[in-house]
Amino acid sequence: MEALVKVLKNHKCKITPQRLAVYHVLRNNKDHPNAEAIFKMLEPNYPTISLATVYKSLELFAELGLIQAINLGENSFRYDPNPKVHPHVICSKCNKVEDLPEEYFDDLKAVVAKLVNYKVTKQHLTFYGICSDCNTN
Amino acid sequence: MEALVKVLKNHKCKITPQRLAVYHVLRNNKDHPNAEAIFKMLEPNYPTISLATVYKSLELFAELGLIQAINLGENSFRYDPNPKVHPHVICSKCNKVEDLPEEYFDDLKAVVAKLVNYKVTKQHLTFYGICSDCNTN
DNA sequence: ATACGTGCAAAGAATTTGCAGCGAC
DNA sequence: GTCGCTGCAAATTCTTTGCACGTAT
Repeated sequence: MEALVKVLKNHKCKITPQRLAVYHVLRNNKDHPNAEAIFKMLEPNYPTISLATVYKSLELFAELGLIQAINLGENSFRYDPNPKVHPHVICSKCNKVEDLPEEYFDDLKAVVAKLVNYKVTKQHLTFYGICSDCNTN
Repeated sequence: MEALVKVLKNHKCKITPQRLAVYHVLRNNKDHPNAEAIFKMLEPNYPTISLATVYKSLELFAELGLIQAINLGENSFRYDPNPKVHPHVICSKCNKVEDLPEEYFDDLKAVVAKLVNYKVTKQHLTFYGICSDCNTN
């Protein structure tokens, strides 16, 4: 609840019901929703909120390092309440996105740096497969 | 030159100057261009070609397994003359995209499968950094 | 000769922007 | 009271589609 308020205050951004709502919906959701999905989740309680406001809020939070926008090769961005870049697995059947711990993949940057002589700063790792739920059904 | 002609014939698709041109421009380019860039490269020699034709050709080639569309989190798709999914490094300064050999990253699927109990089928690995050219300048 | 492909312009989808009025400070 | 924020609608950007005409087979 309160990291958001603190950070907004520090940056002299107003604390509005819409911003609180967008942040909390994302926080309490494990699916890595896109802007449209967040908008739909908010509509029942905030019938006048607009999609533009959702986008503006998400953009602000990403700038402030509170969340991150992720691109999984779909047509729209998904949003992740964890601002740290980390690997994801996406189920090709139900489209659920799960997080993976970074530490298993830390040595890859060095492998790449050696292969191509780049100063590697970031890695985006996305795995696709069938989750255990979808696999048994 | 000729894998294209053979595959088009096999699928009873017409061999048009536009299709040949789109394919060759992509083949002879190392930057992993997007549709707009391909269109611009073609314009001098094909002043009447349209962007829609470029898109339609690229879509056809991708369906036929001749090339692949890749999404690196930018606003537009890039196209890769290599149809096999493989890792990429992108230079954050000059936006050049280079290929990486898959074999160094083959064991990752098993790591993920163990971590989350997915049947992992595909991995999209993209690394970001500064290339040696940009680093020295 | 007969589809199929081209190229224009218009449609679509996701996201961004302009701006008048409102509300947090 | 001020100025940033909201929410509407319009603009933008990338991509796709519809359709009349041209062209590869």
